[in-house]
Amino acid sequence: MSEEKSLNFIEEIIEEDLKKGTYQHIVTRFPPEPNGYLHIGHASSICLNFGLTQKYPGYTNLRFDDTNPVTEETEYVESIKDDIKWLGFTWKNELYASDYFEQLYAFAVKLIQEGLAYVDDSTSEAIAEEKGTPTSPGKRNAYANRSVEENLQLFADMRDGKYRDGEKVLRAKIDMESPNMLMRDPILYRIKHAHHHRTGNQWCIYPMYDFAHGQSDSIEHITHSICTLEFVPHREVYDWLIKELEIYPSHQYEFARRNINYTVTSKRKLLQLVQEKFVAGWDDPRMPTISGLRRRGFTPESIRDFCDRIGIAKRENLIDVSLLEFCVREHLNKIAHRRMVVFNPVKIVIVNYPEDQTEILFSENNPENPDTGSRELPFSREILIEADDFMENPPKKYFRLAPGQMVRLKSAYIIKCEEIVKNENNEITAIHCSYIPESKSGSDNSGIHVKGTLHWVNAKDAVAVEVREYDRLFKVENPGVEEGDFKDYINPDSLKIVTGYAEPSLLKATNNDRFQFLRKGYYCLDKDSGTDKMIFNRTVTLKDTWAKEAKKESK
RNA sequence: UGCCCGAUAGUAUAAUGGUAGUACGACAGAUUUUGGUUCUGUUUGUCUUGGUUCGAAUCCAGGUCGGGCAACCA
Repeated sequence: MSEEKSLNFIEEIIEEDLKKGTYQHIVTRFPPEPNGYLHIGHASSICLNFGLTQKYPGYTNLRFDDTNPVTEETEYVESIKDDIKWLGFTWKNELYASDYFEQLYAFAVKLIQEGLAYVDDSTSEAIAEEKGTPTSPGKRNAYANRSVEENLQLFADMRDGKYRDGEKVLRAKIDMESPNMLMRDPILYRIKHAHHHRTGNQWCIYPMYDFAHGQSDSIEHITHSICTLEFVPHREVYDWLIKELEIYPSHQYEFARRNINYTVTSKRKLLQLVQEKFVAGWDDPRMPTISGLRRRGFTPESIRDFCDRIGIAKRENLIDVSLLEFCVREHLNKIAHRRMVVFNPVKIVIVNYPEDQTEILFSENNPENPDTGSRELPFSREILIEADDFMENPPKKYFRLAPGQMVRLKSAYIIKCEEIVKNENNEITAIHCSYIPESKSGSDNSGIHVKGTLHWVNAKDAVAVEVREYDRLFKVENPGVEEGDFKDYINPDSLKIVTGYAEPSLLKATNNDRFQFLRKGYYCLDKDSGTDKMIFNRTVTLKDTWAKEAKKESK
């Protein structure tokens, strides 16, 4: 049915490996450090890693890269698991780099025995100094000449807590003159007398990324270890360690991190936004975190579709957030039930409608899917419409209500504007209209055709709700690369709180419902809602071609 | 004055020596009881200079531009 989608470069590598018989099945892993919440960039990596093993035989592990006890917390572990599950993926094994601490220690001992690692007593300043610069080679110090026996003893003492933080490190003995800075005798272990979220106080030495990641991959027999481009220079260390340790040869492949405009996706920056209260928390609906997007009303389907559409490659990128918006609109259009909510009301009095009468009308829940049925709408003499939907002196091509003009009220009647009622300040207080009884939706035999259809609510039954309208968090496309502090570019108007007047059926809304407020956008109930007050988040607006047209006119 | 990546419409991504395509956007039109949706059409691109070749986005060489590398972070 659908024609074959072309492969990305990693899929090509995998198909080649499978064809050659290098592997019968593949193993990938998603390796977050539990030091923050997952964001949309991680979603890309999750979709890639888990997607690969859905497409090809194999499985994906979830492995927490928890080798730095001072930044990591169990709270983050839980949120990460929740987010992956919510996105719709299932891992084969839940693993932790900290599970391998004993094994990793044994690897280090082996390296020492081979004469490929040594304990260095230098200060971090001295080590940095001796490392040289990208353009000049480094110089090995005298500690590198220690005997195997001495190194073994010293390393054991490090583990036993005989030294303070920073007193000693274990280094690999590779090549201080390598053009690759990372190969200049990289640090393998450092001393940290700190509490670890899983191993507690069992350890006071912790492996560095370079000594933990590749080795963990190897222990798990990861076939394709996929990471982002900034790790390219680490690959040489990764391969060196696997070779010298003579362990399972996992391979690292790198792709470009996905960046999205008008936001930041760096855990450090996101943490600042939270800590300095620029947002209400990690799950603030303006945040690009998975939990923020979830609260905002995004669906897992739409996020997966987005990741799919942007694909993966090796060049830098800045993806337009409008593509994400397109994806969520497309999905929500199919599943969201329609409701009518008036935000900035003006009262309509239907002068020829009986004063004490209320009739029940019906409106479809979703025209895209007739199976979803319809809901009841009370209708009577006084209703509310959007103030924007009326103009005393309308421009050309204005299809809404204006003096003498006719419009249809969605799922109700055609009305005609007869008279504007104003107060002493010349403000409109009500609009008097007449209605055409024969034009009732579903049984219209009036023969009248109008251009405009408006949403409305019955004044008597309207329910006031709070609506939170979100805009982009930053004023500039790429706040991360702008001069100065990225927080200087925060959009002060990223949250607007307004009151909406909703049709009564919205009272039945629950947390998992998604709604389209007719002619407005997509909304969902926020967790801050209480029994006394309903709060809705605007996920995204509807496309508004009239707004664009009107803007053009005014120029 | 090093090493390593990368460069295809506005954005993202294909074409793997043989017609530069797709999606989003933009523009125009049709449909529509949402100025939504849907449908149709149009628009715009291979960083540069050479070379190899019947033929180059693709291979080679030089250049330009962008990014990364000198945490006891990951």
